[in-house]
Amino acid sequence: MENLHFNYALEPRRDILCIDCRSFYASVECALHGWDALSTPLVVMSYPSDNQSEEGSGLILASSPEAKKRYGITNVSRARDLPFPYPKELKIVPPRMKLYMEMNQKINNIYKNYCDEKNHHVYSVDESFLDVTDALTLFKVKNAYELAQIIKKDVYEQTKIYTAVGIGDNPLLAKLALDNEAKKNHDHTAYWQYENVPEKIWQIPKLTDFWGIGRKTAKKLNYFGIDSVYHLAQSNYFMLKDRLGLLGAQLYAHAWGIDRSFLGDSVLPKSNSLGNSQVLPRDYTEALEIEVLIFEMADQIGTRLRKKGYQGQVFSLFIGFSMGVMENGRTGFSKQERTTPTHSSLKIAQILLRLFRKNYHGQPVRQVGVSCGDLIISTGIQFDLFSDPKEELKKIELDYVVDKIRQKYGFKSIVHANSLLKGARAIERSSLVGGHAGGMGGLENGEKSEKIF
DNA sequence: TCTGGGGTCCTAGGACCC
DNA sequence: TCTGGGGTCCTAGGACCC
Repeated sequence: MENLHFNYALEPRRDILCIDCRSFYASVECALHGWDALSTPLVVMSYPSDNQSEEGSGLILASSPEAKKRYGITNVSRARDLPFPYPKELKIVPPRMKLYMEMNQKINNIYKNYCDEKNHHVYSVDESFLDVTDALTLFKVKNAYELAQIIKKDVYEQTKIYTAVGIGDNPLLAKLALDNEAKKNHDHTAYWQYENVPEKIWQIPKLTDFWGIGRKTAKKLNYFGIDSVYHLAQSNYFMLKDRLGLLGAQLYAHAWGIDRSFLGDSVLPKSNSLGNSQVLPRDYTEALEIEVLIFEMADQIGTRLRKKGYQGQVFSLFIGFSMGVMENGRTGFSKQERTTPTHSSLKIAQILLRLFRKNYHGQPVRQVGVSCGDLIISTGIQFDLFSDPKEELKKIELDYVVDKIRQKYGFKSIVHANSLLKGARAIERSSLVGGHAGGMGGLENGEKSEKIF
């Protein structure tokens, strides 16, 4: 059977760094306490906001290398996985999400000294890509490896955060080098080029260690007789494409280290949806309670949209039933509705409540999610044919007044009467950032803590 | 998985249009 | 309308990542 072959001479060859802040949240905590990030056993643990959940339900968001070594903790494990009673030397601290986000910004500002905007891409709160191809001569270094050491040192000196760096001919190789080798190397750096594909990529032991392959995809591949990255590379492109579509084609290319994207390309899409979801502290069985929640979450989405200057065009509601509850073989439902662009809290609430009432049939509920997509930059208010422009304007004005008061005096200073009802969660959750404690005491979401850094 | 939360991208099927 | 066909948009669900 015919197969697809790549010619590396024709592929892009850049110097891409993928830099990861080691045990990021834990390291930020260590840095701020003046503890050494490598030798201090520490975990960052998030407790559900209601404080009434069972013991051991705390979620470990991050652990320092020493905590991992001593207690065998993996990231995103549970309090119940820790030895009990908790060891005296183990430092357990609550998350302070705002600090981590500020530190992320500070570190990315350091990166920007080594490449321009176009060649810098923030991948997540603790990972960034840099294309430093053009920086090598500027910094008078022989190769990307040397520059990586300079950047690592720079970041450490300014922030006391240790980093790991994957370097590659393209973003994929850099990311794979980071995940599969750099973190284990003594200098926390790894350099993967096309020539190294057989001894690097093909030696990755498990399919699920490969970027883009999770549990389900690994199982599918197993079904085709593929059980390693090496086998993936030796399989047939057309067969994969035939059976797995685009994903199959992409996996085959990735197994050969092929990635034709440039960092500059990735500026376009950036955030085209935005949502919030929560697992509830107990089952909600009354429709009214759930509606209160949806109302609050609609307001949360509206507030976020207005703050960012966006309007959404598709709003969706997800309802997850309690453990074991099903309807038509499903454990919940998600429904969406398209609308004229809006960021009005009330309008969003009306849409989501309509979706809820149309589709909910009395099941006990444990999870609620709302999100909005097809975001556009807000340029004005678009009125639809059926509503009174005056009324629409009033809604928007009210939103902005509420936003302003909250900005000045905090979320709790003005809440919808609804949020005082049974089932409401907005007040408890108002200080959360990314679902976890923001950690700035009285400060509200979005405010800055200038003094800290 | 013993229900964290916020994202992105892809797919299959249906509606609708010309 | 008794098997047309291609294109686009929409929806719900799935999978993956950090």
